[in-house]
Amino acid sequence: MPELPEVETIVRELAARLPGRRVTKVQVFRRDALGKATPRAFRAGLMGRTFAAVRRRGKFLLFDLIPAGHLVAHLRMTGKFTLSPPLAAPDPHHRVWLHLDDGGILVFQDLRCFGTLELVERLEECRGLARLGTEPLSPAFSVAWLGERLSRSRAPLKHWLMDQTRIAGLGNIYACEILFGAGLSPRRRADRVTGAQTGLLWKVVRKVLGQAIRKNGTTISDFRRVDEKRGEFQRFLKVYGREGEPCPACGTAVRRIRQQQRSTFYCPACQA
DNA sequence: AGCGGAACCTGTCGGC
DNA sequence: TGCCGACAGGTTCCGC
Repeated sequence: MPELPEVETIVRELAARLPGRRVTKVQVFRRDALGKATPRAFRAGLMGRTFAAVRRRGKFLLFDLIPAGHLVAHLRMTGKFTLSPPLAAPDPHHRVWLHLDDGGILVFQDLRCFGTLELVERLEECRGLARLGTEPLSPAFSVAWLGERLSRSRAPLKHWLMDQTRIAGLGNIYACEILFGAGLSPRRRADRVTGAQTGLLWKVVRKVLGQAIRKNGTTISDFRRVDEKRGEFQRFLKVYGREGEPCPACGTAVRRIRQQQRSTFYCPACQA
């Protein structure tokens, strides 16, 4: 479900409301979300701690705690965080409730139970985080960096863009949209992207992510913001989910293929 | 290095 | 109506 722009949207909304709130009670309705940790250890680690900040790294949400520790969350396909007034009973997909000292509840819900919540004392302990590559909106993501890394891989571009160890945060939707914007085939080998194309690809990565963040992400089926509102970027998708529809640039029917078990949408005329 | 396949789990949708 | 397969915004692990 959520890629970088959706996670960024959630993080900004939580960052506006969560810092300063203290955890007064922890309820775990389904322990899958906690990985190998026991609900007891999870509860003990969170009780009485105060949220200092909420940040994003790739598709991970990082909640910094006072006096120490971090809650590291990944929404995977269907995870959601919402801030709710007191509730009588959990909804069927609610997995964890963190009761706050203002009476509200930070709700973690996840239909498919792929999402994870991990409590660590130091961020270095988190394996998923350690593997992440460059943040595409940071200064470290430069045309030179991109060109150098592309030249070392023979992977198809779609696969290359979605590999979190290279660029952190792109998923299926934005990889498709970025390749369309750059006029590059999803099957093009990374090391066969020219210098000029690398410059354009770099620009498009930042442009597409920036626009998507401004539109509060993409809601295809069930992504929701902290207040349950939807993102708006789906109205601006050019190829994703549009198999058979005319390409907005040339009118050719958008095609769908499978790559790495995932659907890829592209215009066979505009993308080479 | 890179690919295909399966697994994690639940729900929806389209076809017959 | 009912069943069945395909598919879903992600990641990881295994074998070739």
